[in-house]
Amino acid sequence: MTEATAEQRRRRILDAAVDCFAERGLHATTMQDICRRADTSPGAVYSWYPSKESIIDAIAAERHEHEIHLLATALADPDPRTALHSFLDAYFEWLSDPSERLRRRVSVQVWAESLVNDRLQPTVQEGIGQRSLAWDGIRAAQAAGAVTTAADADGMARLVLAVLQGFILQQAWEPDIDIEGYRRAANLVVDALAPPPGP
Amino acid sequence: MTEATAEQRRRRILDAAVDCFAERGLHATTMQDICRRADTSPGAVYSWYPSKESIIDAIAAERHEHEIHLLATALADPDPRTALHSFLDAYFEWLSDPSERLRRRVSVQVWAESLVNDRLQPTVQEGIGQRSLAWDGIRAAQAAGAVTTAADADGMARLVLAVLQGFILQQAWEPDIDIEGYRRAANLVVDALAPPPGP
Amino acid sequence: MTEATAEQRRRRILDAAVDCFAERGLHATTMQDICRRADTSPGAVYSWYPSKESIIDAIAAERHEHEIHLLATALADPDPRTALHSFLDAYFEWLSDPSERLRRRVSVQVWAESLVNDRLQPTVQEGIGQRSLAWDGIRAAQAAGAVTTAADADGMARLVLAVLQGFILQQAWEPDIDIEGYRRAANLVVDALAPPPGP
Amino acid sequence: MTEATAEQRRRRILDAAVDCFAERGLHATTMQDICRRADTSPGAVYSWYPSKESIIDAIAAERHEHEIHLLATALADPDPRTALHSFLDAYFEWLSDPSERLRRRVSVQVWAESLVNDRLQPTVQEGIGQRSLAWDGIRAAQAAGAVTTAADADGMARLVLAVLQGFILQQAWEPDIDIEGYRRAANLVVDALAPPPGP
DNA sequence: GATGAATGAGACTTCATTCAT
DNA sequence: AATGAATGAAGTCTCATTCAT
Repeated sequence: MTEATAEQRRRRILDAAVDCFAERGLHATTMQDICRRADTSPGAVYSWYPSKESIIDAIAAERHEHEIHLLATALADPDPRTALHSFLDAYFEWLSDPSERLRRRVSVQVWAESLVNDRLQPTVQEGIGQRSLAWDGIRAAQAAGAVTTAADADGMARLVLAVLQGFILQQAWEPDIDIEGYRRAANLVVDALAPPPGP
Repeated sequence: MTEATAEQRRRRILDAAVDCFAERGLHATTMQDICRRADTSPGAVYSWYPSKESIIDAIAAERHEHEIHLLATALADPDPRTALHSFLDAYFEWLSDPSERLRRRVSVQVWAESLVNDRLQPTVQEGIGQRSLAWDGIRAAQAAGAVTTAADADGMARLVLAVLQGFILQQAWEPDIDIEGYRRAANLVVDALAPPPGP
Repeated sequence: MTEATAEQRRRRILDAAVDCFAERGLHATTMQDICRRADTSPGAVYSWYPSKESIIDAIAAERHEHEIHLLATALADPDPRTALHSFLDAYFEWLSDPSERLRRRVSVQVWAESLVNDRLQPTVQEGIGQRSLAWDGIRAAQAAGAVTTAADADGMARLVLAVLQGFILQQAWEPDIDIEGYRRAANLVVDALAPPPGP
Repeated sequence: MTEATAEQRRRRILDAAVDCFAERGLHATTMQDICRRADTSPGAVYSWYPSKESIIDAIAAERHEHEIHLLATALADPDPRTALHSFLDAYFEWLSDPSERLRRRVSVQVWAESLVNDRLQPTVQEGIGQRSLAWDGIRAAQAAGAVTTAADADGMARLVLAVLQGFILQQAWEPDIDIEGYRRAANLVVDALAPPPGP
C-alpha cells in the first residue's frame, strides 16, 4: 500500500470524523457513526487510528498546524506596519471559507475538551504558541513605532486572538453571521493598535 | 420542606456539579461524581433535577442570567458615552473574581455543548440576547455621537462580546493570565470605538 | 446493606462464575453468561467485582485459601508419622466431594492462566506456599525418623503435591474416575516415603 | 511445491505458535502474533491451517504422539521389571530438555482447553490412551511378580502419569525447579510399586 | 501461493436512571 | 424525602477470518 493510498484512507476517516463531530459533538459521536460516514468498518478505522481519542488529536493537530501557518505567514511580512493587517486578512479569508465551517465548529469542541484533557493541552493551548508568535510580531511593530505602546504586547496579542476566537464561537452559533460587518469592526481594533500611516 | 431548604438543596447540587464539570468536563462527569461531591445520593439529586441534562441547563441558565444582568446594568447608564466602559469594568470585575473561575471553565464547555444540543441553544446563544442588548446600547451611543459609525453597531457589539469570550477561553487555558494587561488592551478597543470625551 | 447480604451477592456471582468457567472455560465465558447464571445484570456484577479478571482472582484466592487450610490443618498433627497420611486423607475427602467438582475443573484452567498472567502467579503458584508447608512437614518427619532420607524433602514435597495435582487433572478429564483405586495407589507412595510404624 | 517445503512451512508456523502460546497463552495469542513470529502473513498461515483452532489441534496432536511414543518405547522393554524405570528415565530426559520447555508450558494450556473443548478431548485426554498403555504394562509386570498387587493396575497407572503431569505443571511454574531431586523422589515411588530385584 | 487491508460480530465495561426500602 | 443497589442499553475496541491484488 502506497503512502498516497494510506493518506487517502486517513483523510477519509478524518473528514468523516469532522462531519460527525460537528454534527453531534465529540462525545455523542460514536465510532460507528464515523465508520458509517467514512463508509468503512471499525477494524479499518482502528488500523489507522488506535483510538477515538487519537482521531480527535489528529484533527486538533491539523487545525493547530493550520493556524500556526496562517500566523507565521502573515508575520513573515517584512513591514511590521502591515503584518497585523495581513494576518487578519488571511484569517478572515479562512473564516469566510464555507467548506471549513464544520472544522471551525469542531474547534470549539476541542477547546472545551482541552480544558479537561491533558492530552490536548500541548496542541490546543499552543494557541499559546500562536500568541507568542503574535507577541513577537507586535513587539517588533512597537519597536518600529507601528504599534501603540499604550498597552503591552502580551495583552494586545491576546486581544487579537480573542477577537478571532470569539468570532469563531459566534459564527459556530450563527452560521449566517455577517462576516464583513465583523471584519470592519475588527479592523477598527487593529487600526487602534496599529494606526495606519497618516497622510 | 420550606422553599429555603429546597433552594439550599438545589444550590448544593449545582455547586457540586460545577466543580465536577470544571474538573472533568460535562461528559466525563458522572452523576455519581456529582452525588459524591454534593454528599448526597442519586435519588436525592433526581428529586430536584430530572436528568443530568437539566443540571447542565440550570447551570447554563444561571450563567446566562448573570451575563444579561451585567449588561443590562451597564447599559442602564444614562450616558451612552460611558455605558460601554461601565460594562467592561463590571465584566472584568467578574473575570477577576477567583471564586467564579470554575464557573467560567464550565461556560466554555457549555458553549461547545450548545453547538450540538438544540436544548441549550436558546439559553446559551442568547448571547444573541446579549448582543441585541449591546447592539441597542451601541446604536444609542452612535446616535449620541459617542461611538464611531465607521462600523455598524452589530459588528461592534459582536466585537465587544468576542473580546470577552476570547478572554474567558484564554483564562480557562491559563489561569494565571495577566488580567490587567488584557484589560488595558481591551480598553484601547473600546476607546477606538467610543473615544473618551476630549478636553 | 448488611455485610451478610453483600457476602451473599458475592457468593452468588462467584458460584455462577464457577459454573460458567467450568463449563465453557475462562475465556469463552462472557460476563453476560455469568450475569445470566447469577440472574443479575452486568452493572450489579461490576458493583461487586471491578472486572472479569477480578472474579477469576477471587475464585483462585478462595481455592488457594482452601488448600492452604487443608495442608496446615493436616500438618498441625503433632505426630510427624501420621501427618502426611492425615493430609492425604483430608485432600481425598475433598476430591471425593462431588459438589466441588466444578471448582476443581476451574482450578485446572486457573493453572493454565497463571502461566501467562503475572497477576495470578502469587496466588496460584503459591502452591509454592503449599510446597513450603509440605516441605516443613516432611523435614520434621525426616528428623523424627518417620520419613526416608533417600530423597530430599523438597523433591518429596513436590511429589506429594504432584500426585494430587495430576489427579485433579485426570478427574477433570474423567469425572467417573475411580477415586478409591487411585487413593490406594497414592497411599503406597506415602507408605514408601513414610513407612507406617512396624510391629 | 514439494512436500518438504510444505512441511517446512507448517513447521515454521507451528513453532511460532508454540512460542506465542507459551508466552501469552492460547487465547491471548492472536493470529497476527503468530504471523509476526513466523514472519509470514495471515493468508499464508490460513493456506496451511484452516483456523487457529486447527493450529492448537496440531500442536496437541504432535505432543500426544510424542508421549505415546515415549510410553510405547519404554513398554517395549521385554523385562517388565525394568519397563517402568525405562519409561521414567525417558520421560525425565524429555523433561530435562530445555528446548522443549515452551512445549511443556503449552501442554498445560492445552490441558485446560481440552476441558472445555470437545474437539481436543480425543487427542489430549487420550492421556487415556497413555494410561491404557501404562495399564497394560503394569498388569504385565504384576503378572510377572515385578509390581505389587497392593493396588490395582489402573490406579497405579494413573499415579505414575500424575507424578509426571504434576511435575510438568510445577516446572512450568518454576522453570528452575530441581529436576534431579524430583526424579529421586519419583524413583522412590516406582521402587515402591516395582521393587528392584533384591540381591 | 502469498499478501495484508478490510470485515464485522461480539467482548468488556460504564453510567444515567429507577424504585424498593 | 432520601437511599443506593440494581438495571440494561450502548460505547469502545479486538481479532479470527476473507479475498482482491
